[in-house]
Amino acid sequence: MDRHSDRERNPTRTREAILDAAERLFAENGYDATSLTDVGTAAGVSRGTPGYFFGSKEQLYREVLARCLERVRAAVRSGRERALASREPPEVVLAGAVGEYFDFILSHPHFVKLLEREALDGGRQLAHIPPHLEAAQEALGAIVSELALDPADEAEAQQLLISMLALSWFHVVHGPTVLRALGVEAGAPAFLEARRRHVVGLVVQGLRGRIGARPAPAGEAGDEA
Amino acid sequence: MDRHSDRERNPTRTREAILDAAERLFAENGYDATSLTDVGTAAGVSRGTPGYFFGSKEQLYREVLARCLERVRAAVRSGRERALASREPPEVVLAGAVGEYFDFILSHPHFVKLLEREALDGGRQLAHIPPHLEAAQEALGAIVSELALDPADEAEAQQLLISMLALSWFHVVHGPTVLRALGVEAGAPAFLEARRRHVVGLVVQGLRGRIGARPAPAGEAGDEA
DNA sequence: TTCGGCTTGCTTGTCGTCTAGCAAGTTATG
DNA sequence: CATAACTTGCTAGACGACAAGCAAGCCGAA
Repeated sequence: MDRHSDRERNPTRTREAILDAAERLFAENGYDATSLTDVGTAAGVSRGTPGYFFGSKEQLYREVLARCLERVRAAVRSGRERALASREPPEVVLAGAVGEYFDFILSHPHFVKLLEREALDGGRQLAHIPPHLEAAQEALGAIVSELALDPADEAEAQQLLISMLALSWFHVVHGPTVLRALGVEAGAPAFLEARRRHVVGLVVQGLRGRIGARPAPAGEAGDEA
Repeated sequence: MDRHSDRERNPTRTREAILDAAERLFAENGYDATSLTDVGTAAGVSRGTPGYFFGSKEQLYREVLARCLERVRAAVRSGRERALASREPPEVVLAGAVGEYFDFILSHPHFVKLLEREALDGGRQLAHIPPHLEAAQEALGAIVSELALDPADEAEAQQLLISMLALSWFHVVHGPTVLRALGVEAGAPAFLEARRRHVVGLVVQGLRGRIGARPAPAGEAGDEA
């Protein structure tokens, strides 16, 4: 198999390489600023190959987006199952979930940037990927209803979920602008650790006393896991 | 003088019209997706005029950005002065500031989107607008140090400031993606009001008990600058 | 040889920039 | 005043630099 290792033909491998390259370039430089020639070069194929495999630039972009969302959906689902199995009180579950989400976002900057660009473009392509969109809605909605034991609190739980996303995303996107203006190095481990603690603390504090986390066990969960 | 009112030549008026049109188009569609022809059309001039006034597309973009930042700087500065004059305790000042900032962001979506796009582009153009960048840093840094009466709390106050920005921005940007996926209409007054309350509450709760709203050093001055 | 992965040449269209030029003042000079 | 010389706001044509997509062809494996 390795006799023609560099010239061997492997369509699935090529496809993946193109998707990987496109994901990186679309995320880092945006749709317009990325040419199919760039994608081909970055993937180690000729400039025509992306078009050959995906038909059009737009279709390639859609598949990149779909693959990204599929991964997120899987991560959310598995995280939710882990949380359900843990049988901890809501506050502890929330602290763990927020921390995990924070880390996930941090380690998937491409996803954040792609979605950010999509949002700025009015979510036009995202709207054409219905299954994943609804999957996200379902998964996230489930978390919401899980934390909001009293249905009356559902709106507030939704607010908390949005806040969790906002707090976990911001520093990934705004390193070069806001954080830089504040004199913060967005990638510095010390900052990220402090930010993680801060975000988890804020969200947990937001749950406490706001959502009817039934007084139940007077046990006080000091810090997150 | 008003006999040729519509055909009158007015360079400053034209300049402003071009800047207004460019701000809207750059914010809504992005740099690459906006042609100078688009800008000219939207401003009611020919496609050559933007180039005539601003030399290049990049320079036009920079001036749009600079004008935006200048406005924000002015708003932050006036808000800070109002807060200082109010002589309220830090918690009340913070609640007012967060609410005001929330409203400001909501009523200036162009600013948010421009900065968001800048961030995704690595802040390349923003870095070339030094005075405003440093002005923002100075103004924001001042707020931080105002709330962090004990210097040891400065890092935590900075985190809180970042959170305030994150919480106030997110729903402006992610209406078409995240909020839509959650079934929320991002522009609905009911949602925005709830979000405002939630954000202000979260940040104030974050200040409370976290930053040394110091038990006042001996002399209970109540509230001093 | 055949078939599918992959490349290369070409077409068509768009964008930014440059530049010549027109028209509506403005200033200098009689 | 008047009129010629000059400036300035603004337009429109031309050009070069790519981009995306298509189609014809090359080449490696079955």
